[in-house]
Amino acid sequence: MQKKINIGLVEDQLLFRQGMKAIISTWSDIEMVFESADGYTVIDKLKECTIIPNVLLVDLSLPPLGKQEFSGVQVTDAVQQAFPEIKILILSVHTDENFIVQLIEHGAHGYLIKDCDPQEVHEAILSVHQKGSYINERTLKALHNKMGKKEKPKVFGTSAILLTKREQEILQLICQQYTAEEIGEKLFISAKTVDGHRNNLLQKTGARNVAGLVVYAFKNNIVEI
Amino acid sequence: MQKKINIGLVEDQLLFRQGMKAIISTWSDIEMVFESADGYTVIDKLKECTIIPNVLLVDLSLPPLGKQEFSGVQVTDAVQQAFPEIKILILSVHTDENFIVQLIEHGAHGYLIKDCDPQEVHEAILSVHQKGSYINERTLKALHNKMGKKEKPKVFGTSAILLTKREQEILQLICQQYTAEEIGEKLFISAKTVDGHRNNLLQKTGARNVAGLVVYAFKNNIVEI
DNA sequence: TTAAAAACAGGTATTTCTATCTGGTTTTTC
DNA sequence: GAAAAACCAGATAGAAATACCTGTTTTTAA
Repeated sequence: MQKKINIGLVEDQLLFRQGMKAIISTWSDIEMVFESADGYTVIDKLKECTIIPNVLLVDLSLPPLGKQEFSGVQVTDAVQQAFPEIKILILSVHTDENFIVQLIEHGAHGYLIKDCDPQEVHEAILSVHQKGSYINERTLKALHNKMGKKEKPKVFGTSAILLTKREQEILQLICQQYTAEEIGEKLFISAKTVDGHRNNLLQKTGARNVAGLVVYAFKNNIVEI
Repeated sequence: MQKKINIGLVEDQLLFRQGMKAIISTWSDIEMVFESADGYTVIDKLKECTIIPNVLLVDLSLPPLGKQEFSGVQVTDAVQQAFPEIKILILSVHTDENFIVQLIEHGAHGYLIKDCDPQEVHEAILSVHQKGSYINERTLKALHNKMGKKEKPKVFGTSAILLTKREQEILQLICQQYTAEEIGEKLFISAKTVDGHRNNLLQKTGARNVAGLVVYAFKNNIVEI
């Protein structure tokens, strides 16, 4: 008899999580050994885990505004860095090509749209575990479309962009149109410090200016639309 | 023995739908007799249905951009009109109070946030069916808060028409992190002219700075994510 | 065909942002 | 307990954005 594939589920919606558990429980070759409701504590939880999952299903839902949570992108980054042996399978409602490509570039091993057949999830898990990746027709098309176009793999693909909580906080306030001085007042720090954080943000994200920062925030779900 | 409660599920995400089915199948007093992947055909399907569900679980997910699909609100309206005897229980990821109030005002009988316990769904179905409504603490609070207040703020999406083509063009370039000078070079106009357009944009959108302009552009789909 | 709106262009002044330094303190991590 | 990372804060300087003006030309629409 073959060994079961151990999987984990990172999903903030309890209902969906429970539903997925119910579906997964019907698959005899897969066992769920880990679950997390938010991305922020995933790494910590994984470290305490006795059975490290082979595959991690990560939901890409938007985190509630104001809370300093990791987005799906950042979870991918963080898990990849801490547990490079874990394969990451993204579950998302986004059909947007930019989104898909971005995730794949960030090291995700597969991308599934939530509006898919449970059987496809099963296949994807097997494929990711055995072959190391799962690229379906839709994802492949997205990759092809985007690969031919632009050049910039630069900061995205290589270095893990992990914004600190403070940086995310300041980025959110920047998106709310506050100036450095105002942000300083809000956070009880010097405007100069805010300047410093913003410069780090520009550095980390590769943005040229605040416009770029806001775009980054949207694309990485650090702020809600 | 008591009669089972017949319920229907309107949910575009197949995975979630399957998961919910799995959860519902464990409840002996509830039977799923109807399901639909989109709101557009719900009414037609219901008319062909031999067993009309007592309760309809309606997902409030955002329809894909560009497609003119029914939203949860519109499904609520339509079902209420065609089948006034059906109780409607909304399932949503939105915790925003405006959203909740809007749905209740449109005739929904209950509102559940997706991040809730399956047991709560069970209770809600029973409550909606027996008592005609299910208002939990959170929903009630939202109702109270909003009842005393004013009308909702502005609705996005329509105001984009106020921008001229040139302004939209410049807004897009701003989102692409170009400076006024660079935009001027691209469009073969003076940087000063770009300044003027940008000032008009700030004026029209009510933004304070480029960050606000980018946020506006995203919210009004002037740029893609 | 006018009148209005949009697009164009410039001046001046101020504020904010961006780049590059420096160095200190606190917190996290091993 | 030491090292690393994050956080804090300042100086300086230049680039860019913002605010408030002034116009002219072109396009659009009544």
